[in-house]
Amino acid sequence: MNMIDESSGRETSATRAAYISLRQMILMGTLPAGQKLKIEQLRTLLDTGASPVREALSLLTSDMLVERIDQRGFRAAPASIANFDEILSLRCTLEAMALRQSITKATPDWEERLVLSHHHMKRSTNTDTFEDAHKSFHMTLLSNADSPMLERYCSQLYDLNIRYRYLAAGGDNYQSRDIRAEHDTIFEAAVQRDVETASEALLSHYRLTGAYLTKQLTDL
Amino acid sequence: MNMIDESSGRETSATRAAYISLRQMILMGTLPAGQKLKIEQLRTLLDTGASPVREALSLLTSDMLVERIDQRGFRAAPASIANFDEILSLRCTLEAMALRQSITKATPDWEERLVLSHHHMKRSTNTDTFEDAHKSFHMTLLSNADSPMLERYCSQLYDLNIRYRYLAAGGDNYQSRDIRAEHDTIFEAAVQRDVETASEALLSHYRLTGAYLTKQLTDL
DNA sequence: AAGTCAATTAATATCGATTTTTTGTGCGGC
DNA sequence: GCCGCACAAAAAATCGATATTAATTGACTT
Repeated sequence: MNMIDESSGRETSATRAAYISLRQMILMGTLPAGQKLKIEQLRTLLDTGASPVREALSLLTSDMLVERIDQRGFRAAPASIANFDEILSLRCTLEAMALRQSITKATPDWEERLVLSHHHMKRSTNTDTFEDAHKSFHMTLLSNADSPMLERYCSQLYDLNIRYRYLAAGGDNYQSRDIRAEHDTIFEAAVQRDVETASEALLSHYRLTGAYLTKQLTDL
Repeated sequence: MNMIDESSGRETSATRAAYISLRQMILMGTLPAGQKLKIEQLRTLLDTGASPVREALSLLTSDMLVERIDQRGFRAAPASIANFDEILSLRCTLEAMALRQSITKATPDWEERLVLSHHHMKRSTNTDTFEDAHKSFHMTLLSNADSPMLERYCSQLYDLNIRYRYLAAGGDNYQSRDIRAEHDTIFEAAVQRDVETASEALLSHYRLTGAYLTKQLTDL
């Protein structure tokens, strides 16, 4: 979402805290897709007031993680194969677009940030750290497109996709292929400023993961 | 936004009313881009409570019409040429994608809806009616893509674009070219299920309008 | 004259209570 | 036995008041 926050980790508002918790719970499936989200229930769960909860839910609407039904409260966004396919397809076009722009405008600074985030991702051992580093790497790839809205969409779609990973197998779907090699290919091509190779590799990366997840989700 | 509302015109919630008013005011520039949006000020302006205002603003965040600054309230989303270019560019890729899918899946039903909305648009005389019919026509073009998220993005971007039209010249920028002919071309190609021609025409339609608006906005 | 800090003011965020609206239930009527 | 209606319970929306936080002002120091 576009909640601007300059601070590091300091406790800010109750709304923000609620937003972060709820977001995490929806992404990880603690709050199952499609479930009714009752204010009172969440209020006690998060130990906070009704206003912050309400506002956090409104905010989560921006991320398409929550749906609001007028006069009838909120529910966690439903999940479906069709929705997953849609996300995949949108990601492919938008990330391809962003990556292309990013590489076209390549600067030494961006290159350095890319090297760092790639390195950081490779070093990440445990799943949690890796998850963050992975997103960071992918977003860094796109970060030079100089297009805030595009980046926001991509980030949003990335998160929606995570949700399906958790749905498919508790979030740990990385062992299935040689993900590392795929990342390396993308990384190398980006640094070489080879738009075509990089795009190809990125899309293939997503489509492979997509096919794998679709399979998982189908026989479930 | 994704506020589901099956009702026709009945008064629903205070929040919804506030949402609609504020949205209109931001789109038309009554609330200028970048302006601080104080709760109290809006509360009296709309003659409603603080909670509905707050919630409406949160909701407008989804539409990228309002920005929320943690602990510091809300402001109308800033406008800039860069932002406008971004919107235009995103619209082109996303609408091209949607139109392609829409035409590919063409059905008699869709064709009929298209005919109707096109007719309706041609008949619209006054600016206000035309505005609605115009959006309706463009959205109908994309409506057969069977991709809710994609449609949502397009609708969102359409509205953001409207805002710049108002910014440029009070909303009435239609007299400048032969818009009618452009619409006809798109329409005909769509009905003929000619993906390439339709896409070309659509993008050209947007790019021409875009160039025109950019000019207007620049010398301002 | 510029910068800093404290006190004041203004605005936001949050709470608790109240009002509406929706949802669920049981009772006749058909 | 199924539909529609009144009623009760539950939940959402809203209000009014309070607590927090940010912005502003102005005296005081350097």
